[in-house]
Amino acid sequence: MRKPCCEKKKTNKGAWSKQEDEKLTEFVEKNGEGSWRSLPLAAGLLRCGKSCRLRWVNYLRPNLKRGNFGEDEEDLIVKLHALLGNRWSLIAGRLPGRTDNEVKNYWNTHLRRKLIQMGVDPNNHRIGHTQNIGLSKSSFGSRKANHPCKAANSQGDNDSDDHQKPFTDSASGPESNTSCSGLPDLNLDLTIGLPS
DNA sequence: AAGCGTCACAACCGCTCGGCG
DNA sequence: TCGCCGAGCGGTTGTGACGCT
Repeated sequence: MRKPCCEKKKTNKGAWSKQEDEKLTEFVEKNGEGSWRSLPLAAGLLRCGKSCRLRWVNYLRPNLKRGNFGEDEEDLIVKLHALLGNRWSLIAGRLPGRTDNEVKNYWNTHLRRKLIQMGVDPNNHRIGHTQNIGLSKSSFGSRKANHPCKAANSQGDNDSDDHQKPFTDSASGPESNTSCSGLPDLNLDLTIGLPS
């Protein structure tokens, strides 16, 4: 069994208080990010290091854009998800001011449903039925993406084959002249940048 | 007004990866 | 080369807010 990350020591759980936020912010601004494991002790926080990191990254970090996602952001998330699958950190890396947790939540609560409503399978971005999908929003119609880059992902967690046909199949289809993504209109520079 | 169901989001959990001795 | 440890990631859960009956 794996040992818990915060064994023994009693740590707070649940929502962060204002004081905790202040302590964490002050400490990180002073000492920089990193050494999350030892940070709680140094900052005088009764929190697990993981929890501190998450709180900072997702909520306290400066330059975070909070609030609703714009249409362009939604569009980009859908495209990137078609390309990258559930690699939220990579997707978030392309959205300045957004965090992986935020993108993940937004996907699960809004975009997934939206795609389903449009008749697009959110898992593989393929049109499920011959249904008129009113893709009013610019280029939501990224068909047959099939998460090609997931092939590189050795974890292969959700290849529950039913909904994920082999990539080779779709690649040999009529759209096989597009990029590996099946997203002809995409010109995304996917070099991985440092998180902002 | 109360009860119930659903939604949205913050936070947690457990796994994997990569660096280091 | 191997094992340990910390950091990071993605899936899942908890809970408060909101809407409907």
